[in-house]
Amino acid sequence: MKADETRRRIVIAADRLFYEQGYENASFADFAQAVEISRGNFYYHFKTKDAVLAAVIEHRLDERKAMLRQWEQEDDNPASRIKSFINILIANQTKIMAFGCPVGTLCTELAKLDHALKSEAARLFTLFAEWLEQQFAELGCGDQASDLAMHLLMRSQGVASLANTFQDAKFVRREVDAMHQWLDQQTPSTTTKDMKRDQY
Amino acid sequence: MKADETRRRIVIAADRLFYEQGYENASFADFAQAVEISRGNFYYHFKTKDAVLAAVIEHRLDERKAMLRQWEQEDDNPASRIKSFINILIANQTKIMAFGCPVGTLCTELAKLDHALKSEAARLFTLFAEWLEQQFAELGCGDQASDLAMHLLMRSQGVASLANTFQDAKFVRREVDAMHQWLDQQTPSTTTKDMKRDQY
DNA sequence: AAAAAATTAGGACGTTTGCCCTAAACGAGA
DNA sequence: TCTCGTTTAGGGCAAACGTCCTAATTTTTT
Repeated sequence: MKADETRRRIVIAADRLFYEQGYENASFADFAQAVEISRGNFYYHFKTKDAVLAAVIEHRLDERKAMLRQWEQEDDNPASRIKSFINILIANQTKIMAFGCPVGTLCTELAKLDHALKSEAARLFTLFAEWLEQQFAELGCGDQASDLAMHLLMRSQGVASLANTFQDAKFVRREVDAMHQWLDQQTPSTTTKDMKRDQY
Repeated sequence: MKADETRRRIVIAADRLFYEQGYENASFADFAQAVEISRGNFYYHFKTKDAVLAAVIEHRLDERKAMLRQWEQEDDNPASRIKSFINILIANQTKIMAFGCPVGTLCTELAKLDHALKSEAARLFTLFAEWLEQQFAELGCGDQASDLAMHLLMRSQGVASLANTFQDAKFVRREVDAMHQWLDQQTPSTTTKDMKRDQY
């Protein structure tokens, strides 16, 4: 088999295993077994575990960027685009209830390990934050766009965390609905001076 | 030294190490070194790592219960009590930015490991959820009390998670303020039928 | 078909892990 | 002072970890 293809399969398998088992708890042996290659062969493609992690983060970044681009093409309304983001919580509900948010859990674990690549992983968050900020800006939220983006990111993280702990689908549904409602209130047309206090 | 005292010191050290390094990454050797006892002596007090974890969870539960009880004594106004909860994010800001939420990160890690004690750890969340629910009930939120409690818990988790990743004190400040504002809107007197849509 | 390059298999390295044992040191009561 | 239960020290276990090497095999090039 071509090296590129094997490498690609390793990255995909490692991506899944890092997500399901965590970085620390996923081992070379796990990767090799998942791709059905020998450990020695594995070493041919990746010299160190950190190199695997770097490749996985890169892969996740590419996937997310592609997803954001697709949302931009599917919908030219920034509010609808943001709703696509919110709905990830529903689309990936099963996995999130089982393993949490792939981005958040990775960043948290790397922070505890004080891992060299923790800032690389944080780029996954930054990617969403900046994209959301742009959508809010296009929505006309002006200098609040950045804060609103972080607020939404915060809520999706919180929901993912509690969904994971409590395995409560109704809770997820409720909070997703609330996020949609909240978003509807952020359109400048309805954000009168009096209602500003209700922005969160 | 008395066994009780040594055991207590082990639990406190393990509590800190589990928090700062994560469950998987904290080893017997780390505990023993932190308490300055030999590994053999350590084994005298705790046979398995799981036993240490169980003791740490129990210890954390006791601490949190004591904290909640103190808030109840300090303040007989349920809204003020809830504000005490929100302000943990400020009080523990430094640690949270470095290591995340002690409860949330533990639950997330144990979920990924599919650890036998993950439901025990979840009791830490349940403790806060039920306490918050009671405060909201006393506030007169009726059948919404439970949802509001989960919503607040969700937000504190989300803030802790992003605070950990982005190390942004201003973000924390902003979201804590928003949570206080949100809380003020949950008093039934201001929750007219028209404003119900703004509840989150 | 032969030679060269790319890919694979399998084992072995030194370390660290959680766990366990034995024997020595300690401390309180007889 | 002697005894006996409690606490400690230190070593050692098998397994798993990340890493590395060499030799065999497959694929590509000539």
